[in-house]
Amino acid sequence: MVVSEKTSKSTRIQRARREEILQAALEEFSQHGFRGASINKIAKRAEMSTPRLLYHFKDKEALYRELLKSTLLLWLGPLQMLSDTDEPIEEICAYICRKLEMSRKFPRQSRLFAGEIILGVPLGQAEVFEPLRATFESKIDLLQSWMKSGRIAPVDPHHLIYSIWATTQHYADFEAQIADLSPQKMPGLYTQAEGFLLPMYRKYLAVE
Amino acid sequence: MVVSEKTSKSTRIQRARREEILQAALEEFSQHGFRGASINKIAKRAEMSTPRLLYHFKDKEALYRELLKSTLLLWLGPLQMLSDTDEPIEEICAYICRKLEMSRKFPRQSRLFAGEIILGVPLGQAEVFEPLRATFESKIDLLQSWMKSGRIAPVDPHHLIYSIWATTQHYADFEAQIADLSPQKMPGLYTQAEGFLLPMYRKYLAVE
DNA sequence: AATTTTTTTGATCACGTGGTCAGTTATTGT
DNA sequence: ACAATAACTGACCACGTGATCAAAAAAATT
Repeated sequence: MVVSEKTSKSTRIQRARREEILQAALEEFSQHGFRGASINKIAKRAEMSTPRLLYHFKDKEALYRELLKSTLLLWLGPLQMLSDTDEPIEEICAYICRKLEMSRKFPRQSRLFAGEIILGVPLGQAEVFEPLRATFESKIDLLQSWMKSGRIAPVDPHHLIYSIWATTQHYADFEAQIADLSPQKMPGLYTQAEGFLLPMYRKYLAVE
Repeated sequence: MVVSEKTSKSTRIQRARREEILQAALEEFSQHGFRGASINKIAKRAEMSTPRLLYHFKDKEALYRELLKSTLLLWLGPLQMLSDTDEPIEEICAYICRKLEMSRKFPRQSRLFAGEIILGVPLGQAEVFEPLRATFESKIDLLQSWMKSGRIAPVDPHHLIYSIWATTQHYADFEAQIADLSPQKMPGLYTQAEGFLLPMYRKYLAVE
């Protein structure tokens, strides 16, 4: 089984340049989407010529794919940390906090991810998203076990996760709208969001 | 005050062609975003030549702008219907249902709107969104009056609306992801979503 | 029926796009 | 020091983009 072909062969120069490129690519792709972004502008942002960029990534899609892969891993982190405990409600609240933290710290990654799902670039039926599916299903099981043992209220676990994703990512993805409508400036907003969301889920999931 | 310049002059041919074009444009823009969409493909989809399309809309941005304008109106409808009543919780639940219905019936419009906010096409500091702001603020006031009179629990009204937007739109905007992760097929999903969301908000907003 | 106005066409434009390639320079291992 | 390989450059290409325009066709008005 070939795991990653020739990772060992990657030079430090390769690693350095690829990092610079990915940085610039994140900026462009998250602002304009896959089709709207141009490798020329990405190259310019990374302070190099287009052929030089294409020396390190064989084409636009390969670049996007890799960026998306690492973004998915980042995105998935908080969910993977969700594990069995004797205080499941607090565990879920901690997950919500991690997701909010994610939106606050990495809004561009969040938007890249959102853009990909909304616009749906055809990536050969995206095996990129496979890890998500596996993790998701295992956490669904975990939630169901908590419900069966009566430690959290019995609600649909799928929609529970969807709603957490929706409410937390919303602050990064729709930042433009929220910034326009909120009296509060952006940083303090996340504290407010926490103050709103945690009690909501606590009440909903409380056993009694 | 010039309301709409020369609406009276619009021929039935103009109205018909513009409608065909807007239909095709919705498809393309919602799938590829503003920059990713091409007027050539929109024209092809509407079964006409590009110059013919450009005869009815002076340029790409004008077409997008108009599409976005009508979409915003559609999007805003459910919120505008929210009005004072002696059963505020049920009024809010009805609003949630309307938003879910919106996602189910007009997913492309929802995605167009989401894409616009996430990617943020520079539309001359978008006066397009002005009506949203006004409606939003008046509904915030309404919610606050309900809270002050103790008819719903005192929670942050801004975040309450954000969370409703987030959870309801999520089903349209992230349809690809949800369809991939859900055992249930799409139509039934909205019934489930309602079954999950309404109790959550009912519990959270209950006065006692 | 004649004329004016609206609508449509086909040819064409400059430009930015993603991408290639032969050749040059820098880096590396021996 | 030298050969081999990695890293980069500049010129270039075919193509799709948004958009224009003169002229033709169709419709509406008289």
